[in-house]
Amino acid sequence: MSGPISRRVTIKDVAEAAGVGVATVSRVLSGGSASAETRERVLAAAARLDYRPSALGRNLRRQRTGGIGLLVPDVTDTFYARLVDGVLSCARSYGEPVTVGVTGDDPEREAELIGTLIEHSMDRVIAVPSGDGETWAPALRSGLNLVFADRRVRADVPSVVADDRSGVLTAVEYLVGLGHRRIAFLARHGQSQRVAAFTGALAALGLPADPELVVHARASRDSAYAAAAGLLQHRPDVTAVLAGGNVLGEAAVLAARELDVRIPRDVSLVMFDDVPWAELCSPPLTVIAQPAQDIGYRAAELVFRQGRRPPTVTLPTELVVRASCGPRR
Amino acid sequence: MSGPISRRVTIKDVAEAAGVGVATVSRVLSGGSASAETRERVLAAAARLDYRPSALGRNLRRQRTGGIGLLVPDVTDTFYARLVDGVLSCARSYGEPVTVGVTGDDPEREAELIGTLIEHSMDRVIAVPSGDGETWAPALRSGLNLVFADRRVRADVPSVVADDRSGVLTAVEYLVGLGHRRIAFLARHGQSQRVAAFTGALAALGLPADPELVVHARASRDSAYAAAAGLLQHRPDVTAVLAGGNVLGEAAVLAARELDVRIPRDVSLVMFDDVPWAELCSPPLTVIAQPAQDIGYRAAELVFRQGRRPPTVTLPTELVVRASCGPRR
DNA sequence: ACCGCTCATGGAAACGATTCCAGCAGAGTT
DNA sequence: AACTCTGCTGGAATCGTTTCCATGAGCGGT
Repeated sequence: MSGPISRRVTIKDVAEAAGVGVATVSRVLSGGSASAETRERVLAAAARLDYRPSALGRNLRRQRTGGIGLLVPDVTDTFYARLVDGVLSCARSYGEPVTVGVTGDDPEREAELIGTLIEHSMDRVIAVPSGDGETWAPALRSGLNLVFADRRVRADVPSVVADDRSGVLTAVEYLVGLGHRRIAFLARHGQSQRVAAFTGALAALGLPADPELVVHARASRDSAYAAAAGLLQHRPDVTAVLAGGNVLGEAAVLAARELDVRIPRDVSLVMFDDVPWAELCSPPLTVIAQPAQDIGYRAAELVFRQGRRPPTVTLPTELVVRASCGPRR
Repeated sequence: MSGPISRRVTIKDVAEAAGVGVATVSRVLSGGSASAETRERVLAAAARLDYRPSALGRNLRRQRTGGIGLLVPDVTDTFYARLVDGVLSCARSYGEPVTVGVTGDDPEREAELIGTLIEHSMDRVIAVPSGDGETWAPALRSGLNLVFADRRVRADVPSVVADDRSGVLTAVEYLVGLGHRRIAFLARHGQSQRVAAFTGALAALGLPADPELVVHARASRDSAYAAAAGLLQHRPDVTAVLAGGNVLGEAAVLAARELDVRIPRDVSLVMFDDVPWAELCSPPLTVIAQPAQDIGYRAAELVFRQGRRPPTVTLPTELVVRASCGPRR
């Protein structure tokens, strides 16, 4: 056959082989009008040469990269991994490649990645925003087609999020129904939505608000553990804990075990996000399931169909009762 | 300031603003030679206009996309998620974007993705290959710079893998030391390396080979569960199970629970891959830890430094003993 | 028979960068 | 003083595609 490394087959080669002009080849291949005979000749030539149009040339001309950019805090976190999977599976049906970046929940790193994105003329981006969304202002001004997932931090950007309010409310109602009065919320920094939902739920159910019962941690496992251990140690009066995410839940289980606090005898635990290990855990964890994959998929749909877009899509959550909650001790 | 959507700033604008030619701007920005005064003028103009070179233009000219492609079977699997994280973190230090694709362990889907990759002129690719590697032949011929991770299926492609042989051997030795004689291996299709290591280890330790004791499953959770349940049900004589991956291990735990087989009383379990939930599981799982993130990182290093490359990098595994193994019942 | 309309077609411009090449100025050498 | 050498500089070609526009053929209507 050909040598070990062969020059790329270009549209010019196809045109020559088919005995037509390059313009005609381009038209045929992108579904423009052409006579049946010409079309056949071009198609045959393209197939014979195994021609693949260069995305580079096309994108330069079209002034946009087909693919989409995806920024998440951490692919290692099962929740975001599923979100990524959702985006990928939607993008696949459009045949578009997805460029993934990890922000580590750090606005500075996020800004850096945004820079790379626009350098590559990515005009479609899905992101789990890290900070207050201010980082995105310049990109937005340059006409970027952006969708936020999981968090809603700007009113001018369409967002796909889980229904935090109802999720938190259901969980708190459930715990209150079991007799709990002092319920703590283990939150990651930036989960203002959920914190607000939490204090709102407490108020709605006539429980006293104690600002010290919402504990904040950074996104890392270490920080989560420290927060959970601190809470469990210094507030023996809390009888139930709501963890704002799966790493926080994991940390709570680990800390409880270390401090010899029994779940659910000593303290009840509800965790945000249903991950596979929630069922394997001892005890199996009661969770607020979020449609992580769906969030990604819907966000991708939004970014593709860029017609008039609803400002926010809210997806339902579901309380999955297992064995990590008991009556107030 | 400017309007809501502003035209992109090109090298031509910078040249004009600095009163020099485009060639000079390009040289200054890519570190070529220029007089100190010119350099300063150009840099100032570029900064003032907030100029960012278009990767599209550059790549078209250079005939290659800077970024790297990454193909994994499933981002939802913690092991691959960590591998992806490793690649991403290495790529970040080079400032290169990473395009991720999910193959679902399906050679056909893989071939499709390879097509997309070369369409986008990605000349650097890291992949966890799905089939026998035959899919890659055409891409390789076109001069693709490819590195395999986690699996080694072609001798002509540099690969980064965990030390399966020693990992399996250590685990089998450990189980045999506990008195086990009938040990089964739950394998995913395509894990021929590990299966070979397993039968090799049995032979080395003088145990009889029973081909029915290696059970195969596809990559899905359902298939894994079916395989695990089948094994546990039909072979009550096996006293220990080695699971070839974390989804297989998860399936084994679930199936055992369902069938009321106690771990480790009735059957001992060792799982490949140390995932966060292994410790949270009941009982905590003894695992063969693989340096997933490192595998990704090293693979990325290899694909960047494309100097003379060692054919295979083998990374060590470690047996982490927890509580899922006991003496033979 | 002529006009005008539609339609297929190919040449050429454009996208934004890199890089070859030639020109030119200034310094150093004989 | 002429010549060479070095080093900076800008014009122009190039990468592979899409798309604008002009051309020409075919054809139906009056």
